[in-house]
Amino acid sequence: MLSYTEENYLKALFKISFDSEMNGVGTNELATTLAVKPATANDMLKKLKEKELVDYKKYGKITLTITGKKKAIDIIRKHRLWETFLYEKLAFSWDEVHEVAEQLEHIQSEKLVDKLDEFLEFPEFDPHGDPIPTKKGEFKVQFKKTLSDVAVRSSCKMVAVKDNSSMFLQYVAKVGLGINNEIAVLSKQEYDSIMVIEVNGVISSVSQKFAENILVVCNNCIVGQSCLKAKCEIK
Amino acid sequence: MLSYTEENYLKALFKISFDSEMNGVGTNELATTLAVKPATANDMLKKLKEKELVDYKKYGKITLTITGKKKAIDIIRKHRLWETFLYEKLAFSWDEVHEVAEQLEHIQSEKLVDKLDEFLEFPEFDPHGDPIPTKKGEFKVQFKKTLSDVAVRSSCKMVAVKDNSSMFLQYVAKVGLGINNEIAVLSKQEYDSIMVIEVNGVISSVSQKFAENILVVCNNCIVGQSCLKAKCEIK
DNA sequence: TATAAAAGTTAGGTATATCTAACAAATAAA
DNA sequence: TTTATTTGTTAGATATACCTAACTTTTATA
Repeated sequence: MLSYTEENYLKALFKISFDSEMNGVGTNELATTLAVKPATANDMLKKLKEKELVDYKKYGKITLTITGKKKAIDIIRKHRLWETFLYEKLAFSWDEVHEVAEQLEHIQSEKLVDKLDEFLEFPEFDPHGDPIPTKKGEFKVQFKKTLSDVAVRSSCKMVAVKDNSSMFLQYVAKVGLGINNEIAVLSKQEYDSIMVIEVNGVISSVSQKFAENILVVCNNCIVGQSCLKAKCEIK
Repeated sequence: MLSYTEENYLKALFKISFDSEMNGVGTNELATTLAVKPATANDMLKKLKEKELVDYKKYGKITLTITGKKKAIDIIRKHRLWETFLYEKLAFSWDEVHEVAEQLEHIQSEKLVDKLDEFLEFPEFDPHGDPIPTKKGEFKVQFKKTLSDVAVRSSCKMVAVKDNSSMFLQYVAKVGLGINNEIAVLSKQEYDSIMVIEVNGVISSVSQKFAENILVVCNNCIVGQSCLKAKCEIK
């Protein structure tokens, strides 16, 4: 049985090693992520090594073992399922779900997770557009990019905004754009990068600045147990 | 902010002082309830006294302060709402809900509790027939008794069983009885205490042994903030 | 009422997860 | 390539929540 704290370390390690381009994770980076001092993270690493959840030697880089990865994915699964529950069933707003899910993800009950998954009809993505691992630990990977990076004559789905100012959010609403909306990029002006997009049948022109603040996903690729077996191929 | 452990102490104190007939709660009793040693409970009591959540002097009886009672009721509210959620929405069985709710009750988010309450359509009783306090801390009190104690020509509602053996449970099902069913006691044989009861229009005869293993509730009385102000009148 | 039993307290110790301060190793820069 | 900076480690300290063992107070009983 893992403690609340140990779970958070595993989750943090998984996320950092997923994000940071494969250079391996260091003590300082881990400590910063968890808002603790490097000395604290170092202590915990020894413990996690003892439990065979991380591979790590003095002054070396930290990687999760297969067991460690499985545990981490399980926590992330719970986190994202709870976020979905809060958003879909309890009408929490998109930016409120994370904080509460941080607590709920530590509830220990396999049955609870599976029943929740079923209750939500096996969602594939959480309200932030992040993939929800299945019971087996498989999940789709979507690379978030900004709308400005989307190729002309391709489409994508909005999953988040970078700018949270009400001025921007009102503008977004005015264009008829919302979370999970499909966006088709019809054309792009080379001179000033103004884009013509279509959302729900409505065609609008948006500036580069606007497009840089809309986060979208385009392609899916399934990542399975392969991700657990060794280094994840998708990196 | 209270710790997980402090919350459990407050909850335990509230429950014991509610159950034990007003003689006041002692260190040993509290320790037993929480499965810790008296010395541990004693340490915690000092801390809770410091935080003005309990009234207590050396070798004296322990009572909750108004603040302490409010906190305790709030935790019980959360516990019972989660039990209801697990039972009603996630199809947990009646005897599985408690363990998971023990964890869920410590999630800190006022919004979550209120939204959950709303989602469940403001239930008054949990799956065990125990009353769910409202946001204000008010709740109905129902005294559980066994079916064998119910007066002839009165009715009651089944809330639990004492015997969990499958033999008994199958018998209960055969009589057409289930949680929350209304039971009308039509008559009772003085000689062997056999009861004639009606459930959902079906009339059956049940033995004393059977009736002693069915828990029911009969009367409601509303307990409000009065319970917080001083000693609870209903005792 | 004296004494035995039960109930409650204190002192000192452990494990977890955190910290600061001092030090060591690895890496980057001059 | 030497030095400075960053990164990582160790040692010793703190707070929480628990323990055991010894002691004290209260209560029940002979």
